[in-house]
Amino acid sequence: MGRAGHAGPGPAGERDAVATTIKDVAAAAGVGIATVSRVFSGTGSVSAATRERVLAVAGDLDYRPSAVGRSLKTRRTGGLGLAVPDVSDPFCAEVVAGVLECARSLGQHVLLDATLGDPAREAEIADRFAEQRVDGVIAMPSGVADPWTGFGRTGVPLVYVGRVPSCRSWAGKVPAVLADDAAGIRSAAEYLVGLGHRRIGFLGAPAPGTPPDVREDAFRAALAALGVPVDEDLVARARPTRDSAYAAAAGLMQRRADLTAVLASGHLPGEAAVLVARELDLRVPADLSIAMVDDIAWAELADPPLTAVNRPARDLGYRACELAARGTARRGPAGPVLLPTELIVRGSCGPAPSRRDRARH
Amino acid sequence: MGRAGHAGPGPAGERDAVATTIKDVAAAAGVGIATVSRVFSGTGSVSAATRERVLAVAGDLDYRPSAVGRSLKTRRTGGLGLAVPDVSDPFCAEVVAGVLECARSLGQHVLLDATLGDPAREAEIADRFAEQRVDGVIAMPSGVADPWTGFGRTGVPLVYVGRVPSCRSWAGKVPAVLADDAAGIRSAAEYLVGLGHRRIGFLGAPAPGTPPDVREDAFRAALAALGVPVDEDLVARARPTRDSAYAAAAGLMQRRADLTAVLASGHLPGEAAVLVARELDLRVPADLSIAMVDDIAWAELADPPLTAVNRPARDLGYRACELAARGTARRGPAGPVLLPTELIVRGSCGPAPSRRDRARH
DNA sequence: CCCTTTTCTGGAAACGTTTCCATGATGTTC
DNA sequence: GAACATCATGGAAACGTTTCCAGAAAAGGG
Repeated sequence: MGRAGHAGPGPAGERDAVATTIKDVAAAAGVGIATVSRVFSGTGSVSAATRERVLAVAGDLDYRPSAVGRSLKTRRTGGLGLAVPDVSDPFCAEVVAGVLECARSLGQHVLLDATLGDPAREAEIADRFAEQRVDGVIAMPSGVADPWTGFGRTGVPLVYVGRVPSCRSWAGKVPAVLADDAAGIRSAAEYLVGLGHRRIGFLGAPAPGTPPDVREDAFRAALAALGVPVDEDLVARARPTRDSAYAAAAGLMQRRADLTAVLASGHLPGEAAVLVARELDLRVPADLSIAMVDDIAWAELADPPLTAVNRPARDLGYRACELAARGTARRGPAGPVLLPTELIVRGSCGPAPSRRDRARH
Repeated sequence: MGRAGHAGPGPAGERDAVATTIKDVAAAAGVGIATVSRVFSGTGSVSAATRERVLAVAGDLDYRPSAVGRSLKTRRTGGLGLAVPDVSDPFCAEVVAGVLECARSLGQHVLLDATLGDPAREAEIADRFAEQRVDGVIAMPSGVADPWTGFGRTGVPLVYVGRVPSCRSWAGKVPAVLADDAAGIRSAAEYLVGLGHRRIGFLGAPAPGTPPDVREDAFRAALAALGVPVDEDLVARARPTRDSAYAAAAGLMQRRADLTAVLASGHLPGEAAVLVARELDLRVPADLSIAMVDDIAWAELADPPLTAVNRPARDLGYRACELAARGTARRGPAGPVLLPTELIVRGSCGPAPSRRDRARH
């Protein structure tokens, strides 16, 4: 009541403004709605004079074609669903940025949601995307289970980015854009071994399912290839939270005071390693070398700056979006796209201290 | 042609699967579409038996109501538009996370896009949101101009978050959720002055429009209130990019070797200050104290850990989303919501070095 | 057992587009 | 100048929902 009764002196009629539709424009311009549609969708032919008039009228009426009406008819919404575990994680954020960039260049828009690593939430989000009839889905799966495959079946292109579900059922049936994590870990491991390190701690992801995680595998393989025995006691695992990472790092580094280097499989364990080293009064890199995966902003700000394996997060997002939007996704299995990583050497790794050096300190 | 001719042995009919509609369900369940609609929308009354049957059939057919059809009829899409300058900026990312959290709890979804500080892009995004008929818009405006106000006029709730356009035309007509930047800056300034600092550098934002920026004003006001003369030469400005921030910081700190503290108005200038101090071989905090606005992850990782003013980014996003979704936004002017900041004291600020100390070094 | 109320149900009309089709008006070609 | 191709245009039928309305069935009251 309040609103309706009060509509008097508003400057430009605006109260509960119902958006102007194609009919209004047609009426005002004295043409049929089909003509207005043709003007705005660019299809068909319209005489220059008519086009002018329609555009003018549309401008006056502040007409904007409704994507809802259009989508209903054309069966394309122009939207892409994007689900990542956590938008405030720098890696995820960069992936999102890449997707946005590509989506924009393709004229698509993006529905974003965060899974927070919760399978239930993941399923809800997938449901919502389906209901919204997105044209494609890009997902960074967080866990083992996989609520996403439904899309493939309904003909909506689905692309994994940055990670694939760890359940075996996946088997490359869904296209994916990944960083070459194995190569990244290998390069870091080789670098550390090259500096003389033999007792290298590894801070990895938990392995809830059967397969122990790509990076952990890669770490073992790299050491083995270099003839360095793998000490299982030096492999620690943590969930992707600050607390869990810190606990794992602290546990490992206190238990094994003899290790000379730590390789963190992500920026969270990397951060934890730095903090624990500081807590334990270890000088980096004199007492302990630290390297991590993910070359994020603070790597350069830490003191000393951290040696890191860069994953091309932005490109991952961009490429994934291309696949999802183009629908190229559906052509054959094709296997995952692997993007190269790069070892960025900074000051956090040094030669392995000899036993005497360590004892003296 | 290829596709149509080849549809033979697919396992479960899936080829170019047209989504099942309410009609299919109605037909298969032997009821009218109105009944199916009632079952799914929860409105009206349906006998238990019928509901069962409909749900069963819908399950078999993997039916999902189309949000497009629904939106057309109900004139609500359930979507919120969110535009931020850069998703990979930690502050923005946190705001986005807050919005997502709130949106989820309200059953809305989020269309995200990045403006990159480009007014043209901002306008395009606003256009797209309008076309998509979002139910509300949340914008972190980047510049002076303001492509957003159009929404207010069309009855779509619009809320600014984190920042308001610097053009004067704004005048509080649009609701906003902001951090109390002035108070934040003041607390940091008071803290530094309390430590004995008198020559404090300020790294701020550029002032392209008339008003010089809230934080810069607050800085001046705080110093004045404490009886410290403001030296205009100590106020440097930069655009919100790494390069610009670095240049500004380097310029200021080289030009004025006598300054004893730097207050950075954001994490980018903060980062720049840390790097320049390192470059110039200044010990923090012995030679130079550094404090910044934005308590982001690396503040704790820097060495020494950085004293920072925390802005409740996540809450900003959450509150803004509430306003935008609830439409509470439209009730009166109400002025911006100000959320409190907090000074997090860490190790990067110390007592001002006496002149002798500095000379000796 | 009839009348009234309540509960269920289906038909049909929107909602704002696109697009097929038919029609009339122009141009073009010999 | 007749036959024909081309262009410009409007009417109408989708697209997948919700929701009003009216009718049918069930329930309740005397």
